[in-house]
Amino acid sequence: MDNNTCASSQLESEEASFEHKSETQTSKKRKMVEKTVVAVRTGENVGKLKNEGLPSDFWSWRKYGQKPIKGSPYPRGYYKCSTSKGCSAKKQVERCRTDASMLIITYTSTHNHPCPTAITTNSPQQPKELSESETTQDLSATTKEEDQEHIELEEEQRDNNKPSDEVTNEENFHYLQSPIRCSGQDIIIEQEDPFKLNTEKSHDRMDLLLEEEPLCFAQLKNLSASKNEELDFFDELEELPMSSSFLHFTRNIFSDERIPVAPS
DNA sequence: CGGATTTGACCTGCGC
DNA sequence: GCGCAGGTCAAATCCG
Repeated sequence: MDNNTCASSQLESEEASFEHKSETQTSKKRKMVEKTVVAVRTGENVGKLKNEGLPSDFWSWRKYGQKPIKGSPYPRGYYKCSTSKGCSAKKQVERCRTDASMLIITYTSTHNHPCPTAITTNSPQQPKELSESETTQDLSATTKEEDQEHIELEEEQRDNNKPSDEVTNEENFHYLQSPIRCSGQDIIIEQEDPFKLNTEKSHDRMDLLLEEEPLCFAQLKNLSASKNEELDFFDELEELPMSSSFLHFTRNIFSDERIPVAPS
């Protein structure tokens, strides 16, 4: 659980976790595996991040595949944790079909090794161990450009239309501090979420997101009008997943946004 | 030269 | 049982 500790203490970055068959059509796909879905809103200048020179994550990921997803104009990238050889942690990164500025990161499996940051606390680039105040400052300074990042769990809760047999209720939502916290059958909640109080609010947000029709091609077109855009997108996929900005948005956004975790 | 990324092929699961 | 779509593998290629 070192990883968890690591993840929870320093990370908090990808807080959102919420197991569930994402995507409307996902239900038909593979069995449910422990998954943690994180929605990240990326600033328009996300590309700048690359120049930040910041680590994209506390973990290092190696891309091992990419596939176009039906119903989505954007492909999904598949990453494996390369921090440790035996680590089976994986993540999938794709752009939200309803909001091109949002990235949906799905974490699968857990890291079986300590968080690298714990070892490299000396690195100025990795503020994870910093105290909150320090972290905040650092982050604000570092991620100022893309401070627009937001967590928007938009996932499938669109079923607000659906009856209560699926999810819908706060009772079924759990907020995780780290996306890496899920375990196969039951989601392990490391800590109770302080945002729980905002649940209703969250629903509001969800509603908003859900209201958006799955296919806002008008927007998508604008965003992906050119191939350059696509290229940018891929770049983002590699960089965005979680930079310190993640921490930043986590802290800032968390106050009103949280990722619900629904037991599968 | 070594490691990471890209990309097509193959495998597997699920719905019909 | 078949077809479709997601997920993974591995060879080729690129980059530092």
